[in-house]
Amino acid sequence: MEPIIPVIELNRERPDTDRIPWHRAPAPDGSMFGCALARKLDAFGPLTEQDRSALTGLTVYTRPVGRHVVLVEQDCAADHALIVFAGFAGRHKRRASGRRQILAYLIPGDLCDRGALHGYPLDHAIETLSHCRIARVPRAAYLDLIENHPGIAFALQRARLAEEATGREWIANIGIRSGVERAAHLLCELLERLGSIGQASDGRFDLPLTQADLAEALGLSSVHMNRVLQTLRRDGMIALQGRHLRILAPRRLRQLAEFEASYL
Amino acid sequence: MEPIIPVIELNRERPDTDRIPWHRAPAPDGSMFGCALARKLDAFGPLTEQDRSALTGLTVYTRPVGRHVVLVEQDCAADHALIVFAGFAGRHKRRASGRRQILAYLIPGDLCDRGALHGYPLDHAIETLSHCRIARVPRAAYLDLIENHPGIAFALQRARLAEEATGREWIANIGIRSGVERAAHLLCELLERLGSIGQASDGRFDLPLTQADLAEALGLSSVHMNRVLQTLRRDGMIALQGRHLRILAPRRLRQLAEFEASYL
DNA sequence: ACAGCGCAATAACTTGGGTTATGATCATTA
DNA sequence: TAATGATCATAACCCAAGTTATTGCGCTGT
Repeated sequence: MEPIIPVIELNRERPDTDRIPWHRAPAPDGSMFGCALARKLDAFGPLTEQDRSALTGLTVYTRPVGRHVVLVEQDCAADHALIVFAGFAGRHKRRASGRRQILAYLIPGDLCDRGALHGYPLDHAIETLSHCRIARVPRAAYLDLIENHPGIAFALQRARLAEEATGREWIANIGIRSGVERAAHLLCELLERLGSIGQASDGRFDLPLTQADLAEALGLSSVHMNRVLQTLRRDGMIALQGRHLRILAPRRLRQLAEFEASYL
Repeated sequence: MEPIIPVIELNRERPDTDRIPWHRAPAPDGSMFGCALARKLDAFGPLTEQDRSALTGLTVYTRPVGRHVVLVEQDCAADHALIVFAGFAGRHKRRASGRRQILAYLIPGDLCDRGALHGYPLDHAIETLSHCRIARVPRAAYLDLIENHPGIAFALQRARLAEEATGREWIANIGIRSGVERAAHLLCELLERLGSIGQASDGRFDLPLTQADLAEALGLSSVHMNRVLQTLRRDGMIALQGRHLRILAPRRLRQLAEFEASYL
């Protein structure tokens, strides 16, 4: 049994972060983010120069957030949405026992709570997995954007379909793959996604997640996650030290995972 | 290892069904379907009388389809979408080994390939799991419908969010629940979904699936699926004979699965 | 009436992965 | 500098679930 993290404990951090004001641009690492969201959407449907500047304007308000901070609680609705600006966050569900399942990793450029923009409460919680910078998007600004920028609206549509496809891929991953295969598939996916926002190159990227964070996404125990990573290392597929991952044999890794990038 | 079902074998049935013409309404069991789709959408957002008749008009063309027939192949795009009219179908992905994972059950009123309506190819295959009646919806008719019937457009939005939430629930189900718990959760979900289209009452519904079909949705082997069902029977939670399921202790079943219906 | 088939049931055996526990390393903070 | 807490690594043990195989029932087609 993994240690039980009481929800109360986690929520206690919220007031702290709520006291921190939203920064106006330019944020310290703003250039990188403009890049992340714009690059992501651009890959789905080419954006115009106006589209790009509109995206930059969309994310004026950002805020630094520590690790393991609840961004959105389950069943909570809001008049704004959040976009990951920098760092890793994740959707998750928790059982009464305290055990949790990560449903999706949110990386820079990812929209946290689409439902909020349509006025629906969320069926899961969203929490930062590393130190993050989060952008706040008022519903009005979002609606205005998709109204006046068909190119962005189109790209957002595709992004949503890709998100849905990723969810299906995760079901298959947990359902019919072994531990090593699951891990291999996840790493292939992350390489692809991080690559598309310019945060991976040459098979290398920063992975600010603990083995427990990976285990919770793959439906494994953290002990077995460790075993699985040892196997991938031993077989010369990856090199993972500290928070930096190098994929040494991308072809073999994809083969092992039967990874098909087309869903992204 | 489950027996490998070559894809070729399955596809051989397609030409057969393609020779069968699309029937014009009224289809033999049409009243039931109008009921299924309309009831489903009505639960998400109240429909007007005009909305209802528009829905009936939408599904003029239907076709009976046998069991284990591929409705949509992976990577295939089309100018029309399919809606399940009667029976059970399912989305699935298959590995090279032949093992497959069912990603979602499609019951009457469910849209098979939303992507097709937006012009995107599918990342998985769709196959009937029982004898079905399928409705064909041309893209133009669909677009026209959501254009002129805001109530339906709204309900379809919500239906899509519910589908996404169901996908997330399945990830959690496979990831952090034991075999019995997974089965319990799935049965609770089916009771809820079938109930909302008037095909379950008093904890009873027809379940035209084999134990292997259930196993493939839950990431279990068919042998273990059998064990799990025996356990649920022995504990007096369910009675499953032939293709008819009775949930004898709904409260205990929900408790066991930690089932929360709010995501639907 | 019989053969053939799909499906459920169940036994026997194996294994992947969970659980618990213990050190080692490293960063933080007192 | 020492104490504390995370994280990674590994060993030992165990069980839930996979695998393989056999039986029996109830269809369906001939």
